[in-house]
Amino acid sequence: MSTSLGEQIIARTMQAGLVTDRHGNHWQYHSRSDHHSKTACWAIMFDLLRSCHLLRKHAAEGKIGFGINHELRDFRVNRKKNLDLVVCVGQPLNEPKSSLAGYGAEMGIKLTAAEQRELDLLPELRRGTVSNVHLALEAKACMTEHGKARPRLYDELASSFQAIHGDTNNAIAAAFVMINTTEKFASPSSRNPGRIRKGSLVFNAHKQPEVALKVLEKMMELPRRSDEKQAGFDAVGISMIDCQNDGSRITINDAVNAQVSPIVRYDALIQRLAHLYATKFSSI
DNA sequence: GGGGCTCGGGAAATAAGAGT
DNA sequence: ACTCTTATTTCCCGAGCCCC
Repeated sequence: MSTSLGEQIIARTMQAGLVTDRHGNHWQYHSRSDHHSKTACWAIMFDLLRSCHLLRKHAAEGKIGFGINHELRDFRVNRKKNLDLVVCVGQPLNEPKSSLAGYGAEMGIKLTAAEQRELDLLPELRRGTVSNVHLALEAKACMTEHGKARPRLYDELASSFQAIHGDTNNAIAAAFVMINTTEKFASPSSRNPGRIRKGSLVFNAHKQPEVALKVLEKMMELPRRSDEKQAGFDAVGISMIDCQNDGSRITINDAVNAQVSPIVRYDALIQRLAHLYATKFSSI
């Protein structure tokens, strides 16, 4: 199997600026939209299918489905929580736009010709109905105001692995966090209200790479577990991304990514999830 | 002035209502 | 019954504000 493609797909798709606000402005990233997290989930699901033979087998046999914004119920505290991405057992929905490929097209996911060919060769994975969860992933982004976002990011992620394990004991719990590494960022809404005129964007300044690394540091404090008896995430992935949100190029920041611990890089997230899936669900 | 708590803006999703 | 419009709900995360 080749190396992962997801980060490039995320950057390329976001760069297209597919979010339109109520003033008619097009944004590459908008905090009030969930397009970026859906894009990330799609890319991760694609990479997982590419990387895990058992997942492909289960998909081909129609044993599993995927879900985006899937509701989980934590029985211990009886609260519900929506997870960004889940892989679950169950009846696939039989709708035209319900395959991973169809969903990606609908979302405007930007693939290269080579990636599209790979997607075409994969077995069809369909959106599934609510059922036994095998794997659940929560995706978060931190694009600006890094310092202020840290406590909230941490709390939201910490509550999500609890919800995953509260719903299904042996489900794989994962987190993916995108952190912006540019020194300026055009923030939609209050900092840039109304219709944007050309050249009139207001930018937030970031002290980089310090602020991005501070968020990384906080994310490294998230509980991670190596076996089911412990509490924590089974896998965490962090991607450093360059996004000024002004229409300019969006890229993966390899220099800052190199400062991320190898165990939480995007590639490691995929590898770890693929491995966990293969070992945990070999007998279904 | 740096760090962190928390409120609420606003897009998307969903539900409800209205018209054909 | 089906489509189109409008109201309601959900939920993500930016940033105001308070504290040290």
